[in-house]
Amino acid sequence: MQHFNQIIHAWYRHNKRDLPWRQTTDPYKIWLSEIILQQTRIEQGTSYFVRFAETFPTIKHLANASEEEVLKLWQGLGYYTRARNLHATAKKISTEMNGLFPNTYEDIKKLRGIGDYTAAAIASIAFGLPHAAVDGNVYRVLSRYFGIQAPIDSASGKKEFKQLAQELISEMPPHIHNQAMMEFGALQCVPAPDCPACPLNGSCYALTKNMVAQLPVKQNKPKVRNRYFNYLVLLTNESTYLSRRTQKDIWLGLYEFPLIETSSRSDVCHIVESDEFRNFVNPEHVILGDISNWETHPLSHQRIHYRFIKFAVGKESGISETLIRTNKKDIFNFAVPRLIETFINDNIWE
DNA sequence: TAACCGTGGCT
DNA sequence: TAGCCAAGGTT
Repeated sequence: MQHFNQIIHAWYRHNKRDLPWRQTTDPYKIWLSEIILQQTRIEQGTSYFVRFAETFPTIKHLANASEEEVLKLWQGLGYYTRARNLHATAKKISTEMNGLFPNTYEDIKKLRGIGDYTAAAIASIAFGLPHAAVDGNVYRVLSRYFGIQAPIDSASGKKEFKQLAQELISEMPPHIHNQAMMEFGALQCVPAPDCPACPLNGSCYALTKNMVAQLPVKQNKPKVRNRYFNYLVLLTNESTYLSRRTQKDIWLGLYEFPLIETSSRSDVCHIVESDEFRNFVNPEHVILGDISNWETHPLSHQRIHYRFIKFAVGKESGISETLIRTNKKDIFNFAVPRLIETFINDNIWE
């Protein structure tokens, strides 16, 4: 174990990346970076971190923002609950905790959006506390090097990895150790690794047993469900209409065009004749326009089949009060899912 | 516990 | 190409 730590530590000194959040120990910035990076690659999250840190330099700035503003800045990053929890927690710290970020593992973990990993990461990086941060990278490194075959998505497996990780941390400063482990997993011990180039290839269990591709073990394979979204693009000369997603579902809090969900790739006639359609507009006062092809937008647990159906509408079209009218320029101020953003960008709005 | 929550890059 | 999976958390 000492050999393992020495190699990892030395490797980290030579290979660590220069990342924006490594230039500070401000708990707020560390917290912000950890939330952004949950289930997110460094390359994808870095520019978001920079924009958030510039726009909201302190917890108070973030707390004073509107949720709309926070979601707009988060647009495109996915898992939007992270943004809503980040904002809600900033408000809580600002109003109920004297603006001070909690400084113990237990208190940090109580915050919304912060689980075992994130609490350990913040506790170690911002406060130097000896808590092992076990993320996807660490599971991969530990399972391979030490030959741990317990499933990483089971409660007992998580416990076993956490315990091993915690034993390892005692030999190095916690903030260095945790980041070294993660960086090693992110750059060297990747899913399809270059083992001949690995400094641990002389003592790695998985390599000697030819099990690199089998570790770590996962037991649950997510099931994907198909959904069919018909987006109604209601157009006047200068404006269109949006609705906000308020149900407990994907993209909660984001905006989109009025949506009619069907159980299959149904016919447009079926859409126009539906009660849902009648609730949005008066069918007798709209003119059917372009219909896009069906496209698919894969999510982690759903495959969204979607298309856009344009309608020319007028003042007598009976547009539902629940829809939000926006001129075509201001539509860019709304936080929207990726597939809506792509549609808007690809259709030139004058 | 198992299902759910986005997006993008890699193979 | 289709599947994997990434600085996970909540219900």
